[in-house]
Amino acid sequence: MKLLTAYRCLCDETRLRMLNLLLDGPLCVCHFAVILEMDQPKVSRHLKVLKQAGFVTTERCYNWTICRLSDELGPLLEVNLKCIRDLRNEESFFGGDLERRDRTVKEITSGDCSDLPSKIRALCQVVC
Amino acid sequence: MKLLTAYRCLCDETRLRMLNLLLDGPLCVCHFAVILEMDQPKVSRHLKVLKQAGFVTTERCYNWTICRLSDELGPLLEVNLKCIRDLRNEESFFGGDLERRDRTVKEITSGDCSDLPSKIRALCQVVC
DNA sequence: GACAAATATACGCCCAGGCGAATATTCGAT
DNA sequence: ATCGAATATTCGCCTGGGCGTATATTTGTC
Repeated sequence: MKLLTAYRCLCDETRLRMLNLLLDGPLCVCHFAVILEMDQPKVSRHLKVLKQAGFVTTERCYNWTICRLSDELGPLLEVNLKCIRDLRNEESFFGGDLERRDRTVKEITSGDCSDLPSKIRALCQVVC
Repeated sequence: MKLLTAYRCLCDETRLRMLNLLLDGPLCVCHFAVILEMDQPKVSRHLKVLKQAGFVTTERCYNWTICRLSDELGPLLEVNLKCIRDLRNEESFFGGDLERRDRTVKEITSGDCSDLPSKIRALCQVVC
């Protein structure tokens, strides 16, 4: 079942975009929603598929869910993540995602976080 | 469009089985039908997808269509063919295919071909 | 506990794509 | 031209999976 679950996971545009974003570092669900310009339930649903296929692990921090690429990807997943990165600039549907990612992350870091609990500030450092 | 077409092609069990068989050498449509134990229109339909994704090329010889892996696979396709081969023994749905392939090819070569035109005999050498 | 923010799930709807069956097409032999 | 074998295509049906919407759940603060 490994091959089919991996490929079934990879044959969706939204999930490819999410993996492409995660190649540059962790993100939480609400960031995905902003960057991908789609509503949050959609992001959550695709995230679930990415987790079940073994691409992504999540960690709950405050009430945010931090997503990162799994550190125990098998050869199949690892190789295909490399493919995504290599073809990053040849796929039109990735267009603008990385720029929006940078802008969104910048907004998080530049904002005044002094009134936020320490956990959130720690989270900012994780994400950024 | 390269990533999506490739993964959409790979996320079907029948097409994975066909690619796995082609890793051991060319086959024609009627052989696929026997080995995979499915009817010929189904094989033809999946073959079409494999061709459009760039995995397979076909060559018409006599009234047989010889299928082989493309010799100009890009990195994406090549890498995933390697994955299929590496996971060949861990996927249950491949079970028996290679054995049936050997048996089918053996029947072709062992049969008396003396009454067939020279093109078919040449074809036997290609396939076997 | 009450509330708000972030996230996850449930529900119906709809469409892409796989299927079997029937038919069309190609190709060589006669 | 006609036939038969191999292959390709078409058709209608049906299921899986993505979608938007609404709702439930989690989490921390007050």
